[in-house]
Amino acid sequence: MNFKLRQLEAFRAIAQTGSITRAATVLKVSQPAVSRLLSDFSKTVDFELFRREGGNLVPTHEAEYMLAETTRVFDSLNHLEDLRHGLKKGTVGHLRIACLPGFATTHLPKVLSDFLKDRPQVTVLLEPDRPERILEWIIGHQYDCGITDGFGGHSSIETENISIPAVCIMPKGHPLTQKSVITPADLREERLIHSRRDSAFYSNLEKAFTDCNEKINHWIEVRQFSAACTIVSEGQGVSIVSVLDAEEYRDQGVEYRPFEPKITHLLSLLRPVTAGNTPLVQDFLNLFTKSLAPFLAPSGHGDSSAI
Amino acid sequence: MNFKLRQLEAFRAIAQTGSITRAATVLKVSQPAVSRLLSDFSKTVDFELFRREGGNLVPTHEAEYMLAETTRVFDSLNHLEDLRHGLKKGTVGHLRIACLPGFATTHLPKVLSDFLKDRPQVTVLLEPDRPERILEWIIGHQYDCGITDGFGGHSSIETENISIPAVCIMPKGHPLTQKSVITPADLREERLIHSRRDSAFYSNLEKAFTDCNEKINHWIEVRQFSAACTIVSEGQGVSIVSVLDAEEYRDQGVEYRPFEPKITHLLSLLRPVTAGNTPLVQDFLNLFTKSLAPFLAPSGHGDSSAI
DNA sequence: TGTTATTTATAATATAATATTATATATTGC
DNA sequence: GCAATATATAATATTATATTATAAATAACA
Repeated sequence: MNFKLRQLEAFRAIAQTGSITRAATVLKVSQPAVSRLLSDFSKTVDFELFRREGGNLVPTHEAEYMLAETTRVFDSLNHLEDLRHGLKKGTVGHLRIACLPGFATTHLPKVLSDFLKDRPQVTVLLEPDRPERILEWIIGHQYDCGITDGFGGHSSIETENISIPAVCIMPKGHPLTQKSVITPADLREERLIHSRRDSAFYSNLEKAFTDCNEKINHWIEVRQFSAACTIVSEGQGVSIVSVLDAEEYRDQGVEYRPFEPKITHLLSLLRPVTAGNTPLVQDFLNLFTKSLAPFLAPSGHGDSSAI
Repeated sequence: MNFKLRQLEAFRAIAQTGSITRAATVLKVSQPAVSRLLSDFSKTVDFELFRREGGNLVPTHEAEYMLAETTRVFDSLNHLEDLRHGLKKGTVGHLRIACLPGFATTHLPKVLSDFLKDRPQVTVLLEPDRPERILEWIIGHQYDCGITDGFGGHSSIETENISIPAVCIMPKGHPLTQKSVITPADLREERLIHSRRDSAFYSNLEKAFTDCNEKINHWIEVRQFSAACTIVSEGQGVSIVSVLDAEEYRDQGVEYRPFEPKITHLLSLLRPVTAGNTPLVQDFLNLFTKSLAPFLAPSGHGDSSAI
């Protein structure tokens, strides 16, 4: 037994209009077409559907039951179409983001809450992990996009690299806050908190010092910028970190100033190369990129969101 | 935008089997047919539905959403088919019965409860009214069947007449209970409760007395047999009533005996002549007719359900 | 890597569903 | 019963869906 959608449409239209001719008008087809659809439908359901009453076709008792359920069929089809539309527009869906642990707490939460504000039917999974795992997961399609740093590229991953300026952070009221720009020479007597020596960012930092004929005054080595920020916020040491993290700690006892020579932290946005138009992912990455704009200006203290 | 059921079927089968070839096997069509269905469906939804992973087609994120809703479409179609089947078999539906007030409380309730026992998805509307109204309602399709008495027939009503034997009822322990058959002569000294003089049944009764050269000893005239039964159950008078009513009052202080010469009460089962196979109505009327069988035997005290 | 086996897409075409127009038949309203 | 209207049927066109045959793409593997 197999109902044809077209027959159900005709059945409904006839019941609603009370006549085959009027149903044909509603369905925008000829009267014989509807006559035929009803006749075929009648044959498959195998009981009387309408009786003549005055000039009208009145659904039988059985037909009334069928109509109620038929309505549900069309409702579910309409839902399907609404869903399709939402998915196409990116207003419905699920976004799986893999990121470095640092981003799970820094900057990204603000962007995400902004993103979800206009998208009540979108859900998000945010998974922080090590860079190598992020790559694996993107390639294996476990995640829709990734946020990592200094990524070299991969044939099945689409990458966008963004250079985030690094700044010097210091405890609030520290003597260095007198200066508007910090250089390696200024840090000669300061105990420096810096990233791990095997990181790309550390290489940049070391080169900056070397170029100025200065040497880093090693004190504490951390994996995440946020750790450096926390220590500085306790009033201990200074550090060179991404302006994103510096900004995050600005109202927690940390001040920051531009660092010269300019060095940057390379942020990488990743997504699988399949690139089947997934506007949800695209929209999110666009918003994320846009959110970085205020920090990319080579000058300024990054106080875009302050008084 | 118009989804084709066939495309949805193919979409689902591909998602379930992970391959177009296997989906074709499941759907029992050739592989190119499914390939084409998916291609067309893809075009209408306008985003990627599957990606290749190993040897398998894996639904995209968006496709997963679509699948969930697609399942609902098929569920509703299955419901519709189940409903159709139930309506066809008479296990689902609504039965509207119009009957004389007497039947609403006598005999019919037992039959109905029996009928509904096996049919949990059937509902009933029982409307007692005057005979003329019952006819109108049957003709106007407000009701699916009617139970009345002595109906002459009508071109748009299908009628089945059943003669129900009449019996003589008397209070428990009454001297007449000594007799195994009651005749008009036995009632010469008894105060008789009988139906209205304009009823067909009264004519039969009167003829029975006349044929025996007896006269009715008028006492009370009632509209319904049940009224006569009630009065007798209070210990007053005797009456000639349908065995159905007599049986109903058997455990309420009423006894009954066959009446000779035999007279009958003509019960009429009605339904609209449209006769679109409505098994629900047919089944009910069949059961009702069957329920009368024990009372139709010309002999016996009607004690089929007693010790 | 090539090479083979398997899967999917495309092309040409047949069949079934669904539409059309023209017209016969049934129903309704006097 | 007759005119007006509604529905069914017939002949036929169009579209959806199927087929077979075959090319192209992908996976499996020495």
